Amino acid sequence: MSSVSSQPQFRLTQPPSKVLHLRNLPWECTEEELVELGKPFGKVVNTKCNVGPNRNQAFIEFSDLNQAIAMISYYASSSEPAQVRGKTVYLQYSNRQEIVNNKTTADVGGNVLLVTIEGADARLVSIDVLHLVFSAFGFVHKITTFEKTAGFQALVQFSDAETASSAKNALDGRNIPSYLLPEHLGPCTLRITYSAHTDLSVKFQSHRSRDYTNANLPVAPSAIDANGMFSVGLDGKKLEPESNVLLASIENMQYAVTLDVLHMVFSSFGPVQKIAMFDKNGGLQALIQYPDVQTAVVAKEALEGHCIYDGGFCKLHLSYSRHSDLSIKVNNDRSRDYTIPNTVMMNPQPSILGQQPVATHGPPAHTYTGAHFAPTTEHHPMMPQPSIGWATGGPPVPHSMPAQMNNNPYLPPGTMPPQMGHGMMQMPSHGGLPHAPAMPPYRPGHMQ
DNA sequence: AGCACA
Repeated sequence: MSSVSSQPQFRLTQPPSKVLHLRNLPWECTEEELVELGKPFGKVVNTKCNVGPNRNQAFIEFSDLNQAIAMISYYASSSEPAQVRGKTVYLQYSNRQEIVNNKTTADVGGNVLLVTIEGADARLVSIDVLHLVFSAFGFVHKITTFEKTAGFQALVQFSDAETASSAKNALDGRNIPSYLLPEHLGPCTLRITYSAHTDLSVKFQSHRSRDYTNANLPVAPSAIDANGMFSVGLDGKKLEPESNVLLASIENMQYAVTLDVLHMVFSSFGPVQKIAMFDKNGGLQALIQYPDVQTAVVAKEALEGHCIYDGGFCKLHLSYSRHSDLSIKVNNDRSRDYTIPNTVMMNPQPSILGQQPVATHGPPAHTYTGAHFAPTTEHHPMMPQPSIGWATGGPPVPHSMPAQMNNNPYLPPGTMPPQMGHGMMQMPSHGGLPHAPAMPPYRPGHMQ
């Protein structure tokens, strides 16, 4: 390849073009200012600002070549230089004949975001965590994930461009909160652009793609095991069948973990229907029942391996129980059925299951829509939702857990939905945390 | 103060 010498970048006389190149523009010069500058000479049909390494160059395109010539000619002989905000700008014919791509997909947003997850462990970020993160901004319709040379990417579909835009603005360049990730994962940074898609095609619910608008969508054959359960993880490894009931075992239990503590912790992700605590192998275990599998999945994703209290105390290990409906015979300090109205603490309920009232006031066994984590979560009267953050042992606070995803970790304090403004939760009516360390007031989560 | 975007 011989060097190209016939196209010097700068020459004294350039062939006229209806596109003018402007330089030495003030910081963040707007399109409007460019239009104002060119308007006296003709019709400005296109502009492009913030061009060049210093973002202080721009182009304006006239509808007609003569208009561009008029502008150049005027300032060539004018005693007053062209100015924007009092700053002299230099103009000349551009070496191109038209402005291209002034409005690209990077500028005009749609309702679908292209998300690149960066980081050594990016591929280990589950679609459920992504769903959790993006649901903080509105109902997520669909998510697809895929591997490209750019790395691990996802398309996230919202209802509208406004919601997508708010998510992009809040999340672009941020890390996924570490408390949403398995403990051993390194930081995972989100890079977000707009996708040209408007409606993703999701054929199956799988570990790679989800359609949250269609509960009846078949589960991908590859993700179904012999029991018909959803059982394949992101990397294809077998998982235990998902269940609406979680089995929690608590390691390093330096503090008493009460029923109320568990209820508060697990209520952050959706209504807790029942809890049963018992001792096993010298440690404490608990079964926590949600109305649906999806809520349990989200809770497990978020809580697995995390400690209820700072300092490594009361570390939670979660697995899916084989149960789907716990039989709570007695409501006491070890077990409770929260779906029974008018439960009085410590008052044993009749042990005859058939006498338990139908939970017409209890949480509906709704299908998972993601709405639990949308900013406008409905609070069920029977299920007071804690609004404090994760309990910590007091300052210093290395990290906090989400009480619920309404506590949008990406929003600065003061922008929380009004119901999030209270520092402390409304405790369930049946008591506080007699044996637990003091609960600090809610702190909005933070990104590292 | 000196030419974008894919």
